[in-house]
Amino acid sequence: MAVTMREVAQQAGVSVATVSRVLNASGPVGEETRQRILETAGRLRYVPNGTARNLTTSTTETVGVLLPDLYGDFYSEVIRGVEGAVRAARYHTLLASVHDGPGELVRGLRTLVGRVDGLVVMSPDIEADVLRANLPASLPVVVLGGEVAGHGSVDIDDAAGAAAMTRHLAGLGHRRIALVSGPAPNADARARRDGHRQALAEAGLAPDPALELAGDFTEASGYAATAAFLALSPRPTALFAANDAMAIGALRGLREAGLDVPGDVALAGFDDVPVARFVTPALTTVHVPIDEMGARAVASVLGAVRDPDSVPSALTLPTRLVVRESCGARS
Amino acid sequence: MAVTMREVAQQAGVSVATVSRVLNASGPVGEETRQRILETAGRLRYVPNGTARNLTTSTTETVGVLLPDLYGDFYSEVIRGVEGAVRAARYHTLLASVHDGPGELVRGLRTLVGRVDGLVVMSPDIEADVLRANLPASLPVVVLGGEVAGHGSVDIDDAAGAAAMTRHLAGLGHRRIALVSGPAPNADARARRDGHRQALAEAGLAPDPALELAGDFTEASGYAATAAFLALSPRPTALFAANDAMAIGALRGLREAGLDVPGDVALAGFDDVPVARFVTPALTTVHVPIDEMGARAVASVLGAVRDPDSVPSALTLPTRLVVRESCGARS
DNA sequence: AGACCCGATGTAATCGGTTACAGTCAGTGT
DNA sequence: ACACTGACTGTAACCGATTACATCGGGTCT
Repeated sequence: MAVTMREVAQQAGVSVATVSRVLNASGPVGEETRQRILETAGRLRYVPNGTARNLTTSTTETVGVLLPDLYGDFYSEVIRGVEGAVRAARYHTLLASVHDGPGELVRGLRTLVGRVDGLVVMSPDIEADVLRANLPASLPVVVLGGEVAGHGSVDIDDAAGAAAMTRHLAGLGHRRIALVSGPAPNADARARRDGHRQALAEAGLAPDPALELAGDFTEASGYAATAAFLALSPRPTALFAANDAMAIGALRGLREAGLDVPGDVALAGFDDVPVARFVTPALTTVHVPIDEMGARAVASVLGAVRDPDSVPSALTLPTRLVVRESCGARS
Repeated sequence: MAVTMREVAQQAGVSVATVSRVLNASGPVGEETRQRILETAGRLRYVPNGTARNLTTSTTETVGVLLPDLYGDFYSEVIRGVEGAVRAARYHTLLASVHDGPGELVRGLRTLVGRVDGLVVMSPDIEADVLRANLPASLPVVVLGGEVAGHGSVDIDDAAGAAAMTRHLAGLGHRRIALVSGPAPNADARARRDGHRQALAEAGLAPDPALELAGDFTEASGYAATAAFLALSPRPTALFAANDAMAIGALRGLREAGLDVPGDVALAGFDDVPVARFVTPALTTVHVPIDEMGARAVASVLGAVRDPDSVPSALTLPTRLVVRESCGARS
């Protein structure tokens, strides 16, 4: 249907090889011929077919990104980081997203194979076997937020970030610090909880299971957790939500209960999503360099693309404590 | 490098055609042979090459998205809308972003050609010729936020939205309403300004050029505009920023000048970005269904993919006034 | 003058699949 | 016994590019 190189060649009275040479400046061509071909291509509105080019050159100049779901600031941010790095390398981005279910992951992987030179995969629970079975061994893969044997990975130091926050709260004098944790199966949620516990121990505060409230990373669950929080006796003076969404939900819950933040309760989150600085009081949180994760993952993938023998690296990015108003440190 | 179908065929002692038939269930194959091929493919970790399949079937099941830049809530939101719709149709998304410069746009377009079945293009100023010259005539294209002859488009009704807001402010009793407008060349910015002017006229208020402050859609320019705003005499009682980013900048500026919002000045924005509901006071704004734009654009593209003879449609989505606290309507 | 080099161009193989067409073979109806 | 049918499988063309190799002609060097 679309115009092909063959048609251009015929119209210009030359062979396809010559046309190709002109278009890619890949060989000597007489100036007159060159002009004629260019003119013909323009007239016929010829645009080379990317797929065909990919096939012959067996390179796509594309990095595939597989994400579990596209909703939430988190994934937008990842995409931004990835796209920036990809574009800087003059590559392209092929995006695929999958929701729950093992079949979905496989489907997502397979649609990417052959169409990308490397892959950035982010999925709450990826197993090495699934990757192995559905990807050619030669395809560089970097896993985001988790480690998988044999592949590169970029992760954040959840435990250290959570520990820093808990240490900060303890340093402000809080002795009863409640935690709204994330969904149990989630690796990030577990690491944050562990970091929190460890910091408590270091501060000489006995971790108390009663102070660990259940949450699932949604704003609604943060709001719901305030009920449990208020039922605690004596009431903790600080509430640490394992992510910002839950912290914002909790903020609403606390406010509705007539409590002042940070006056009555110090509140902290985790992630530093964009809205964190805009809520009132501005949320003290742990900054997670999400876009940088994406960028690093891309760098790692492209490194492997260029040098297939390079050893996949496992990177752990540090987080940063962001003290704003909700914890009362500056009020 | 990767395992090909040919190798699987050899190992299984059959022809490539049979392998293809098994993998796609596209023809009768003996049960015993079938199992043998499946086993062999699994053992060799064969995964079909997407590019090659695309080439022969001349269909990619992919929708390309061309965006001007990936920063800002706006584009994230577009991507979300697009991805959701694309996934629902069991298609894939190929993302390309371009920054300024005509060469960039052309580059972006060309990387997509042949690799997608349809295209959603969003760029502040696209010209019909550029699209025509760099895309095969047969490729369905839908333009986002602007109209281009011969292509489908999805746009929002900027003028009506701005008019609604200005009408709302006038209805609250404001007689001097300042506008921080967007960059002059931007079509959205112009439409919003025009809607504003028209609503003023309808309300019997003479549009006053002195009340139109320059901005460029950035938060910084909104902040900067407050200086000009404060210099107006008599000071207007309402400030309408042509987008939320500028409104938030202005909010900061007004607060620093010791003015209360909405007590001293009613403030309104446009876009309803996610943070709009979280700033204090919550921002009154015009909701723009960004993700829906993306979804509609995809629907339009896929419609054209399925029926190449369908007439491209020009869709204009309505906006919705969102009254929160910053305009004083509810205080 | 003959060997040689180089620029300009064409021929054809190739990438990894899909698929139209053709062939084989066993079973069936007459 | 013969033509026919249909399930099963293979051969080879094709998708639209890239590119190794071959060809050809004129200019240069000795």
